[in-house]
Amino acid sequence: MSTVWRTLKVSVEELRLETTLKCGQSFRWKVSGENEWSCAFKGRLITLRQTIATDIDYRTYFSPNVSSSKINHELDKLHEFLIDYFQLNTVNLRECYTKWSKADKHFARIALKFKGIRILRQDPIENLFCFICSTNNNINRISQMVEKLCRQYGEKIYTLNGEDYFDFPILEKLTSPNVVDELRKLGFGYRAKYIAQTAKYMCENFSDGEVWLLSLRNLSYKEAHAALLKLSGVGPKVADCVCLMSLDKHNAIPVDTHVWQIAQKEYGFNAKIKGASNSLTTRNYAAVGDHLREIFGEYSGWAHSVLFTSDLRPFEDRSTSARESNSISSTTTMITEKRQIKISQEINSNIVREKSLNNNNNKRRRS
DNA sequence: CCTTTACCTAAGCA
DNA sequence: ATGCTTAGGTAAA
Repeated sequence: MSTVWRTLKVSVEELRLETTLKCGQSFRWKVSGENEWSCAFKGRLITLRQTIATDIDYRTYFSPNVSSSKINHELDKLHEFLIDYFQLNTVNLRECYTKWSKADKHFARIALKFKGIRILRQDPIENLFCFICSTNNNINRISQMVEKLCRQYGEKIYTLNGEDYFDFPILEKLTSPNVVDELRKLGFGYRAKYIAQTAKYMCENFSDGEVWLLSLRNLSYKEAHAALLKLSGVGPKVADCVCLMSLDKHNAIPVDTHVWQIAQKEYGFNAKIKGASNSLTTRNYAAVGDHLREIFGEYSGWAHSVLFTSDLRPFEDRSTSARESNSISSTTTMITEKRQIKISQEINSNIVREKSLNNNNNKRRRS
């Protein structure tokens, strides 16, 4: 194995990996080291790290006999991929945060604690099937299910530190007649059927299902959303996730239980004030989306994602003492996660120093 | 339109 | 320990 780090030259304000990779947009990035995440895409394992407040490094892995020109070429391609994946040339997040903070008090209140949360530009196939898995489910189990899906039907790409990394499977693999049974055995529950039916539908109705899905990028938000609703296991919320996270519909707003809670708590969507019923009906779903689009404008889906993340349990604004009393966890992965969050909080408040990464300073920090 | 119910499963909690 | 609830919803009635 030979590998070198390159730099992406992006500040934490533009992109903070800890939240962006782990806030439930993508379910395949794994913690592979201190402040470091890895994931396989299209035949290549990618590792990212965010060590100090100023930049992000990336690397990938080659067999020993690969020429340096080939390595350079691949790294150039990887750089392009990352720029596209994080939409770094398209969206200036700092400007967005400024605008959104002016437009909305609640956003302004959480903005400083949740900097650098970007919407990824994901592969639509991966995005679609992951969110079919997401229904009535939690992020932890979704990630486990996606891992199983990749292990079962995806190509093994690389082994890093004893951990195997798989590509997301190609669509054809999911059309095999025994997919339902296999996924059932793997614990997918009723989602097994949705996955099989959607894969089948896409392959039977279009000459190339993947190309068809990708082509929805060229349609309007409304058209793309309507097209997705025909897929089995895809309702309004999942369709909006796919629109926002892989089809370039920047003002698509998935209204899930979290967003509905936020809408009731922060934006007056409760039965008494707005005459809304207190459940997430079709009408309320549309009303919340319209309301947030009204406030945040062109990239309202991105703003929504910051609101959503601020409401997630692992990122909640809990006090240090609450967090520590909670950290009697026994598994190493959980300790890694918590350590990750702590380090990221330091990065986020710009107080990080090389030495503070290496000690176990538990002092209270304020931002 | 709105409301209700069933649907798989595993982790968290009492 | 066994039972109950919850977790990024969707489909059918």
